Amino acid sequence: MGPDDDEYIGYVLSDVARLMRTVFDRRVRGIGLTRAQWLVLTRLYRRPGASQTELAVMLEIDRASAGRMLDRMEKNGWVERRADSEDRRINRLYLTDEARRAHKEMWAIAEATVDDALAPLSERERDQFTRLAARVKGRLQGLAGSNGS
Amino acid sequence: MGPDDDEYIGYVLSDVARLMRTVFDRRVRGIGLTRAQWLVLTRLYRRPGASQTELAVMLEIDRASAGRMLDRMEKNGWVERRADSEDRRINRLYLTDEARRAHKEMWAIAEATVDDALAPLSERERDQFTRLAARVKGRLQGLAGSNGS
DNA sequence: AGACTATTGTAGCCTAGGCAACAATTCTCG
DNA sequence: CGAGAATTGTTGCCTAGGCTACAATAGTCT
Repeated sequence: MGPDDDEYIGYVLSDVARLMRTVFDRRVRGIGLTRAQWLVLTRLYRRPGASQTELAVMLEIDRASAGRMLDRMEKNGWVERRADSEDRRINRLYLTDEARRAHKEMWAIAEATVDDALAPLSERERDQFTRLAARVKGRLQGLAGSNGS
Repeated sequence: MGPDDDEYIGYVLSDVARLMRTVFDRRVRGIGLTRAQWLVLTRLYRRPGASQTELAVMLEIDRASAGRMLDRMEKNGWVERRADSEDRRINRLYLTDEARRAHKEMWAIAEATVDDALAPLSERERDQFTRLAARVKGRLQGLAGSNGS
């Protein structure tokens, strides 16, 4: 068993993530938000007034990527950039009312999608799966943190 | 427990996939191939002479995306497009010698990366994890197949 | 104060993927 | 045979992410 095998765990995991994304994206098409943008909402919903850098850290993406995402979302009326009163470098981020409404809708769809995906597992297997995945994630964070050069 | 929770399985799974990708990408930087391009190699290695559409199906990506990927890889000397002798619409794809060499190298790195990621799990847990993930994948393929409109 | 240093957001250039439309070609079936 | 349907690969336009370099601003330390 190696990367040449279709059942290789490395493939399966990335397939699971990709398929989850695909299914979710298809279900929310029509709301006007993409999945990536919805992730922005989930963060700003909990932490209104965050800066762009803070948002990028929360999403674990590049500052530049986050900035461009915000360009799109601002243009489409989901997000507001307000100048910080003390530090002129900083943009404070806030959701529009419409964004807060959409957030709820996407949330429900996300839950339903994950439920559907895990449907073939029993309650107990679901827990197992979640715990195993969390441990793998922890390990990977360690590997990613200590830069792998 | 819902999408608002950081330990939500939906987040964890996409995190695992993303981190695995990040770690792997960092480790192979310098070979001159990206992870996505290496995936192309893995397929053409097993199925030389495939058409672009066949490759796209194997990778489960768009025909257009595959075509552009091949543009880059051809330009960089990893892949050759040869005209099919019977059907003038078709390009048959072949790896260059250099690509076959790089394939081996990336393969080893991929195996090591996955091994590292799964290091915190016991042999038995690894099997469990793999099997559970495969079942979830199967379910998602069902959901993705029957288009979710 | 003034000179470094650090942080913030942006712009440029890159890979990667999706969808829709299109020309070239091939297939099918009347 | 020939007209319409299907397939193949490409192009255009979109989102999304990474890395580097940069100007503006803020912080630090002599």
